[in-house]
Amino acid sequence: MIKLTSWNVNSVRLRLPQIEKFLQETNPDILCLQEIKCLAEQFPAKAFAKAGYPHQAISGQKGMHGVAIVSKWPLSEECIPDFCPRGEARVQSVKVAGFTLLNLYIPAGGDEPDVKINPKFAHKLEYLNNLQQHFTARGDQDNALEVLVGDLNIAPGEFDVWSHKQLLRVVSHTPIEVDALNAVKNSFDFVDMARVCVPETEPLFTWWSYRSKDWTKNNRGRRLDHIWLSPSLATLSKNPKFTVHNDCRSWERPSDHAPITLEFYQPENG
DNA sequence: ATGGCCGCCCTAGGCGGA
Repeated sequence: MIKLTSWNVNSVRLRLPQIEKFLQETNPDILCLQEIKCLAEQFPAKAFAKAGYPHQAISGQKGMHGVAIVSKWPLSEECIPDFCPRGEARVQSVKVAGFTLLNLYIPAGGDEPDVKINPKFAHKLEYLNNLQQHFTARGDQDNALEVLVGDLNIAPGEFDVWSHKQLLRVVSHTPIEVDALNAVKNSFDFVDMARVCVPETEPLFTWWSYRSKDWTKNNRGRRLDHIWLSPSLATLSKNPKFTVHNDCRSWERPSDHAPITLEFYQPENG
């Protein structure tokens, strides 16, 4: 089994102490980060190496967005198309431990779920469409050992938000986004591992707004972060285990996202 | 919905997040 974590940390430099604590407690093999909010040269590479994660791939930009993968096992960076029409640092791909790993930070999409008046929403849908085109064009999902993770900024299911009814017109849960995300998922027959491990009707969230004084009080969360396996890898993973580390949301100076971890079949040792 | 927050940036209000 391999242990893989995905976490939107909302600034890797500011959040480093919390990330180090998490790594000590949870000890994943691979950690995928989103919103590192720094250039590659500003990434705290030495701290991660010291924590046991010397193998690193970083796609950064100044002050915003940015993704990184740190690993106990050697990794090699893969070329991946830039799905972002604005050229922002939102995707990276590596080969590690016998599979291909795609780490994504999909655009949030602004406030109004209307492409005619909100360019950010149009950007989000364009990004999703580019992703779907990519997987449709590949068409080799039968044998691919592939993992897709990240902050996808969409809560697809009725029980992936605190109130389906109240969020139907709120960006992250609108039918147009959910359809676009499902099209990406179906284009490669990806398997949503959270819902393999946790029943569809059980509320499951990974993000809680900073604006609420006490996130535990009403538990008004959304499941925006995801770990998907290609069908072959999902079939090989007999007893997968999925965890939302929501205790991290209560730590001092938390990210608004909780880390999520999947333990699953490992094709080969690093 | 998030009302009342957070983190970034050529340090201060504007932008982006979701």
